[in-house]
Amino acid sequence: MPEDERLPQPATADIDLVTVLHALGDPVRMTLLLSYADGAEHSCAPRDLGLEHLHKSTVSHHMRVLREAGVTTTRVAGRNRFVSLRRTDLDARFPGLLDALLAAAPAASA
Amino acid sequence: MPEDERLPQPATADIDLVTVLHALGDPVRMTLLLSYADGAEHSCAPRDLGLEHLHKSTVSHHMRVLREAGVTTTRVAGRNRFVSLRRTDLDARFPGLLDALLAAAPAASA
DNA sequence: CCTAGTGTTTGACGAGCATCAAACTGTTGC
DNA sequence: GCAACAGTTTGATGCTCGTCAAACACTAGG
Repeated sequence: MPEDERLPQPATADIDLVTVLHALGDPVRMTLLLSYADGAEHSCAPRDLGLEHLHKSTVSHHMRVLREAGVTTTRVAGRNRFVSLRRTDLDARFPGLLDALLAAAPAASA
Repeated sequence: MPEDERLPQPATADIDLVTVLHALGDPVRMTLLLSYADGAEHSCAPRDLGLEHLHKSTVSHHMRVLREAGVTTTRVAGRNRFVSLRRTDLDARFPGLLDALLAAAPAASA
């Protein structure tokens, strides 16, 4: 058991701003971003993400969009996948953007 | 000649983050944002915006999306419309977001 | 007036997207 | 092995979006 695999994701230098904004320009994926903002790893279960109303395949689709945009990373461990924010990579590529988004998002829904 | 009219736009408090990100999650509208980043007013002519390849009705559509999202404001003066960034409003609603976006966008296309 | 200029609106079309359901892959544990 | 589990993939459906073209509205200048 060397180390867990990761699902394919763009290199930090290849993260595209418009693609990231497009990925976050959806209420479900913004909800996911806020869930991931704690820096921890999260499973893909809709009930763990406040998305009980969505089918698991729909959630899987949204997580794929976030991962392919470079927003999240997915670690494969057995039959579970653990998703987390690529905070370091995003901060390096777009300094201040993630902080501004995370500060703005709760205010927007309040 | 009292004062020029403005096209309808959301109040500052009604600007929605996801709507803004959705508006900016398109390459054409990101180009427009960068044009507007100088703080000046711009006409709607595609050739003034580096969008010669697009039909004027398409540009008009994109500018409507930006205005309805709360990103820009449009002043009507005679047969011209002058579009500019709502920088003060955006900074008040989402502090740091616009600065981060404008800093990130050129780096992304470089 | 009449014409030219600036920009919007409408209609149409193709592409993409969000969603669900069902089938499928791989894993854990009995 | 086998059944339960976690998540993905595929197919289908309806909706949204980006684009163009043509028609329209309004203004400015002769």
